[in-house]
Amino acid sequence: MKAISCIREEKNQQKIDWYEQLLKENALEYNQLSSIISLIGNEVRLKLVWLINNDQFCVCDLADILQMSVPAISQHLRKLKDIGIIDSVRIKQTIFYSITAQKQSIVTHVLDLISEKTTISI
Amino acid sequence: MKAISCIREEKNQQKIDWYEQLLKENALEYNQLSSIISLIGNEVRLKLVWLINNDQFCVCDLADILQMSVPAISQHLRKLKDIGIIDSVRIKQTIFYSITAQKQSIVTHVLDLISEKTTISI
DNA sequence: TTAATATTTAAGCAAATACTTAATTATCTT
DNA sequence: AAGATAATTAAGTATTTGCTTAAATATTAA
Repeated sequence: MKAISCIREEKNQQKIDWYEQLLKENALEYNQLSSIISLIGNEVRLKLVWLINNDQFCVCDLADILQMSVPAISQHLRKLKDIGIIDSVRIKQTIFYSITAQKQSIVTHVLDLISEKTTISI
Repeated sequence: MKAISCIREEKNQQKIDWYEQLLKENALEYNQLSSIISLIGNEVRLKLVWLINNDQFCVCDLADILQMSVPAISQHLRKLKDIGIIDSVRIKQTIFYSITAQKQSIVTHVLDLISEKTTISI
């Protein structure tokens, strides 16, 4: 789909090339960040991340809290784990989840938006 | 899917009820925030929001920059507009987009994550 | 080792998503 | 009014997503 879409007088090809270049330089960042954001953007996973960030739960706790099936929750947790947002530790038969140190920062930033929701307009 | 999923000794029903209640009290916030986050979480729309936050573009500019078709971009812009993230103004035949004042805060917060990407680990 | 519990994984399916191409709308210029 | 340009909207389709149910895995305890 290589353009030819703009033929207007005011078209600023230099500006277009500049921004195209800028985005390409940060292609990896946009790709990774959008993966994480879209993953957290799911309402169920947003709640899961908030819960796990606040306390320690097993899958069945989370299923009870969100009133969803255990496999459904487990599959959401898998996605969060695959992308490195959460980690798990087994204690006997029970597996508990936590936010990884690596992703704690972005998680905190995103969750801050929830508390801001009461003060700023989202 | 109303539970019966936890039958373990350690199950803390009070804790489960507490968090279930907390989430229900903020149901609207989670719903709205996840809508916005998942929308921005799309890689193309993340770039569009970043671009529009930085400069003034028409649809064909954006299509050129992202090397996508004009209708594809237009449909992304529609979604961003529907949820109130961007607004548009027509100047002659050309329509320009901008971040709405109402959503500027959340947009800034999300875009900050991109710049942090270079300093913190996302 | 056998039964029970906690969790995950797999298979299947309905709904949502993001493109494509074609048609439509709106504006400008002559 | 007619032709050209900018953008949107619509219809169609392939892919992705998020659940369901059923089966598999792992651990514990008798």
